[in-house]
Amino acid sequence: MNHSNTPILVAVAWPYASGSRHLGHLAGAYLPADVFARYQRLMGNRVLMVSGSDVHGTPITVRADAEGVTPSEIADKYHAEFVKDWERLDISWDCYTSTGTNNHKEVVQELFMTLLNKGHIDKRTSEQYFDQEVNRFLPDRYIEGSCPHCEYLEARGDQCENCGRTLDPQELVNPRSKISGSEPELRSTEHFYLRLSDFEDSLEKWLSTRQGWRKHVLNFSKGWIEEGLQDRAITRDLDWGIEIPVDDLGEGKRIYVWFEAVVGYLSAAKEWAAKQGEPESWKDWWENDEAQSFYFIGKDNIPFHTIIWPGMLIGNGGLNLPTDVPANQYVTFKGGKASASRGVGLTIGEGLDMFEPDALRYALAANLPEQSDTDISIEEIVRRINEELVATWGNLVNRVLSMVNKTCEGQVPAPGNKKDEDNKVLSEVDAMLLKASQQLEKVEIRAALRSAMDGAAAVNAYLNATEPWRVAKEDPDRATTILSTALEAINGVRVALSPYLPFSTTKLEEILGPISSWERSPVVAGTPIPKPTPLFAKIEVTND
RNA sequence: GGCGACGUAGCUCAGUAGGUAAGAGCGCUCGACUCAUAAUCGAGAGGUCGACAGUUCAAAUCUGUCCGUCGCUACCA
Repeated sequence: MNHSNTPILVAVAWPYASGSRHLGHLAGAYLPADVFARYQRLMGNRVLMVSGSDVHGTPITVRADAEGVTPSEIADKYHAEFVKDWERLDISWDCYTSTGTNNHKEVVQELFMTLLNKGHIDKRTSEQYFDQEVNRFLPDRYIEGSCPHCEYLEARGDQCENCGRTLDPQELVNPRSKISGSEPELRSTEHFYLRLSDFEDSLEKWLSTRQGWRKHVLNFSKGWIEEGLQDRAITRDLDWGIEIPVDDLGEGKRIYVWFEAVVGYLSAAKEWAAKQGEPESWKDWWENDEAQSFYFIGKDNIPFHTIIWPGMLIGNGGLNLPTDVPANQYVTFKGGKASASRGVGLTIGEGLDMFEPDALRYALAANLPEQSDTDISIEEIVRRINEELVATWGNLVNRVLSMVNKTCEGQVPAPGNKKDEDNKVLSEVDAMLLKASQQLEKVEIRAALRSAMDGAAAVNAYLNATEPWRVAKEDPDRATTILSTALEAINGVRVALSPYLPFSTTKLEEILGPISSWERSPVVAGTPIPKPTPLFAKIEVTND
């Protein structure tokens, strides 16, 4: 740590534009990534935070068919919704794009050609079910039929939900298309395959040298490799997706999402560089040995980021592999997995309609599923906001600014001579900043927030011990010193909270001055302190 | 079925390499204070660490079995 000016790539999972994203997605990837990126910027590092909407794939085409619109209309609709969500939350992207750009297509095709020319991609023929009514080959999970093992009538082509067994679609008895209901026929089709098995040894070696990765991420990835890596079809019989850059296979085939979406991290970096007018600058994050990359994803995405994408990078050569993949577990909503489509939990938009963005960010950051699944509810969010954010931090700022406004003629007082107790609280705040920094370096976002709040509690305790409101009556100079010290302490605490609370941070910066680095900056005597308004509103709980 | 993670106070969660009497926040009880958004500060109560068995001088932590939850299982991404 403390490497100032290090290029740090903050790569965030690409939200799938087939529906609204919910608070679980926000807590799983976007919020921790944003906190981490903001922290790294304050440490003086060169952060490039990228992501974009994933606009291809079968679920989008199926939804488009169902609604009688085109796939791009669905993708555009949700892409616009995501962009609005990010603005409302102030997620600090350097580049938020989509997989529908020309640039992305070119980068994907270039990578495809490199892997093809190096022999890591080859052609194979397989038998796939084809739905004649909708004129489309069917992904395994869009085929239903009776399970050959338990005779469950609605088994999917990839797995029977009743007995849990993994299936091949050909095993299903009386197969039918989930899209049209008709009986599909087997047709032979030729596709490109990524030879993942080529990378088994190098991936195993690479994973065995990873330090400080989360236990579930590392074990899960090693497990995949121990089972043996299977080559994987890159292309699909689709007309919605990125064109294959060679015509060997004929019409009607596209590169499929799992292969191209992860390439987005690279294409977004190139898009950003081009927009900066320095088209080669993306290399600082991808080819520089000093550069670090952190991939913020949910646990369902682990193999794509610890096996498949690194495999593709190794095959391509010359590009940096992930430094860390701090995948989060899931947020459950009152015990159930959050899912907007099933009506469990809140979408990001609904959460923002209900809570101020900083308050929502606080409540989720305090409950991030970093070690295990985490349970949340509206009551829990309200509790976090009212009993922690408002009571400990919001109230601290308010009480200090109020006292300074009243007893120091509305401006920051001169420091005066400090006593031991004054120096003690300041060193507590400095120690907190160091501790939070160490935690954030390890991507312990939630623990670092706890540290920051402990800092706020220490300042509250200092005020209760020194009682400036009483001292002001007998010894105004001493009261002034106490309040000046409290302001300095707050100046430290707000630094540690700033990655989590961008909106109230800006509000405080207007009074106390800007935050420009990860340290407690001095307060400037004479700065006007107006009568404060609360940083956060308490949520009124209505009992109906 | 296989693989992985998880099961710790009323609630939400920490417990890094087995070892001082098991931790935090919130809630609860008592007390202090009254500058502040009935906010703050201090003290306290509260847990046989999912069950059972084993290894060890010592187990929340290691091993095995079982129960429960979640995820993955390669064509959802």
